[in-house]
Amino acid sequence: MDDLAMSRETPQVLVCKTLWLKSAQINRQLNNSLSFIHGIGLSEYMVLDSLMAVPRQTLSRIELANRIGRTASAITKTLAPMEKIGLVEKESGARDARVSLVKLTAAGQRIYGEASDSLAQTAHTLLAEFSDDESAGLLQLLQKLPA
Amino acid sequence: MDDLAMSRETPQVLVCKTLWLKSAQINRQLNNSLSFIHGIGLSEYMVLDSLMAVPRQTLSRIELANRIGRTASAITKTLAPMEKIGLVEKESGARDARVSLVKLTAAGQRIYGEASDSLAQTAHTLLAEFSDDESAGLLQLLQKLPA
DNA sequence: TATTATTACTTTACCATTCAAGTATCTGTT
DNA sequence: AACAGATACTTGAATGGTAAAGTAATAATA
Repeated sequence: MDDLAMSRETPQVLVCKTLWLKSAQINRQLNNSLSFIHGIGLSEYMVLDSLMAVPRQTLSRIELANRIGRTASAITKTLAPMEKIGLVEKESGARDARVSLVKLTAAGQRIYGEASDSLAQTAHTLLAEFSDDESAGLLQLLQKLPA
Repeated sequence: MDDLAMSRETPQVLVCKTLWLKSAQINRQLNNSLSFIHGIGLSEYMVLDSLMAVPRQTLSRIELANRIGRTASAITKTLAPMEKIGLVEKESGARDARVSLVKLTAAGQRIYGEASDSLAQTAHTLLAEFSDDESAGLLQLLQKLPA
């Protein structure tokens, strides 16, 4: 707590530090409840979520990457086991031969529904101390953060 | 966007999803600016930061782990290269022979000072769209998140 | 049309982290 | 004093991410 350190402790810096600290702990808990019960992590959940949100439940890999804020490389690696256990499947028939479309399967939809219940419950527990206004306010501020 | 998906999209769930999305992107940028210029990541910075904040700049490894919200294992692995390049050193003389105290070196303090400048600048840029009130509000809400 | 650049990936090597198991030391109870 | 936990680590295997380099297909340009 010397002067040098104090001088940098702007709200902006504190937001970054606190975000780093808290997000890790929240993500850990979310991951635990999802993986323990449903065998998927948050990333896999977000893939399912992105596909659910879209007509025909089909997206290209970079579209997926953009939506969940990860690199194309991460998507490749996340999708491999998901295909293997049949949560998603390759959809052929893209006009552009470079793109490989990913489609949600019936099994994927089922797991998504189940996992959504767990997620909702865990999220609710984690934010138990927050009023609805606070949750809404936090959401709004988080959304304002840069991509 | 079907009904099933809509019904789960409570503010709590949205907060968790958005936190997951944004925190990864913020952390990536923070890590990049720290590591490119100073050769340390955010975790290493947070270790230095924790040590700076404490009298004698000395902490045990679990104290460190608790402060930065990581496991003891992570601390062990983070600290190894930091010792090697002389940012921290082992301090002998704990009354309890199990604990191994970590002490900030002069080099560590110097790097901390330099890295703090970068961090402050990057943090400021990332939150450029935020008013001071918004930053303060976000900080307060983040701090309220469970440990 | 040939060539160059861009895009959509995949692969490789690496890094940060976790969990589970192992070791050494300390503390509390009989 | 001895033994049964608890505590403070360290180690090893696995996970989930990155960045950088490679490949194939498309788009833009000379």
